[in-house]
Amino acid sequence: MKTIFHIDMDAFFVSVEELLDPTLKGKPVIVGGKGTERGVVSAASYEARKYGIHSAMPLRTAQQLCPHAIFLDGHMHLYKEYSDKVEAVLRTFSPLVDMASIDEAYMDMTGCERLFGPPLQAAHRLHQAITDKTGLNSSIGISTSRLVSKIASDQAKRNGILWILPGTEANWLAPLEVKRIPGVGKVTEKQLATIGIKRIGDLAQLDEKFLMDRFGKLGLALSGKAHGKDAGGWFDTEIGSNDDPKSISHEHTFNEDTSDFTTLRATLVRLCEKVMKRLRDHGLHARTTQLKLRFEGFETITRAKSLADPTDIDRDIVDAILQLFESNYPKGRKVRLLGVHVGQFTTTTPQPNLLTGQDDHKWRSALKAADKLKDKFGQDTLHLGGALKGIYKDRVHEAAPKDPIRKPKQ
DNA sequence: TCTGGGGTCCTAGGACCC
DNA sequence: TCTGGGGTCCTAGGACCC
Repeated sequence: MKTIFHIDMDAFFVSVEELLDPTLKGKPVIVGGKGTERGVVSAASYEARKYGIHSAMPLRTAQQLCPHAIFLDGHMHLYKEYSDKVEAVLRTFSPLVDMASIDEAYMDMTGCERLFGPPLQAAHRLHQAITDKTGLNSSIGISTSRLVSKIASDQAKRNGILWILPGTEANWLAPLEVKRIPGVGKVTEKQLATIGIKRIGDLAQLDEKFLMDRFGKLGLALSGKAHGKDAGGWFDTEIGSNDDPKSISHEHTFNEDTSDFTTLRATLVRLCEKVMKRLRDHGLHARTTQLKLRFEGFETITRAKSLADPTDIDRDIVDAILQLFESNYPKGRKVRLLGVHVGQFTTTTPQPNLLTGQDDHKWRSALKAADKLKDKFGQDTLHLGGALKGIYKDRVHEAAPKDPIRKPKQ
């Protein structure tokens, strides 16, 4: 029998902002951008939530609901620092830690009784340690599975601890709405509602085979989850086996839709550079690359291409992406968003290309030097020559200083 | 109320091979 | 000549999470 903790930071981004500026406390604060901009709410203070504001809501909507709210751009690097601090505290309690996102983690606390006492006592000590070391509030769920602990930490909000005793999981879950189950969103919730399933208890009554026939793999997982088990998907994976990413991507939404070819090309090059820098930081090579185009009106397409050999060199991906772009972009059509995505990773060093006789070695050492500069002075330090003209143009003609992709580093 | 950015996983069709 | 069935890779799209 395992003892799993799920730790979830309370209003994380907003709470970090309050540490920086204590006068924000008790006020309606929204992190995500200005209330007049394109974008959505990343985090809302509890005061702001009283107005019906929640994460993923368009900023413009939030501003209508609460015109006097304080809108902040946010400081991602700072949130990451605090996230690392939290992780460090967790690791003083158990080596088996999975950061599931920037503000939540799973811990395997099985067998830690001798060190920290029974689960509830250990949780209180952990909770206090997080507050002492970071000044931040959190909520903790405890149970025998990741799934139940996750739902429990949600019910424990805010700044609380909830322990679901072994053997009582299904009973405790039964009265909760199905949308409490991670993986059940709007669509699945609606589909379940059409067959009269509203609560987790209703789901638990259903035959596993029935759910499987109706919802495929998702149905099978749902059946297990309704009984409090880590059934299928990543819930089933061991805590502490956090490996390399499976994909890396960057995308950019323009503050105003544009059909300017130079701007579009330059943006793509810069997105490629950011993606490849991170790929090299992980020591990985990518085999597939994908272009994402979102047009005026939100219609979105993706176009992918698999390369003959995995690569970690900017030029290879830039070539592929620009080729995809030029053969799929209807000239003149207004673009809302561009995205670059790489996947199918390998860690092996690719063979030198004997057929074309090209020597990647020079490129690689040049990129290495460039990466070092970027680490020191920021991503905007260096760009492929071809992008420069476009970036320059972009800066001169568009007077939107907030576009994060061309926001100069301080 | 006009919809960010970074991810994961699943499905489904077509190509291609045996 | 009017057509099987499996396996795998590739691609496009979508649900979902924070």
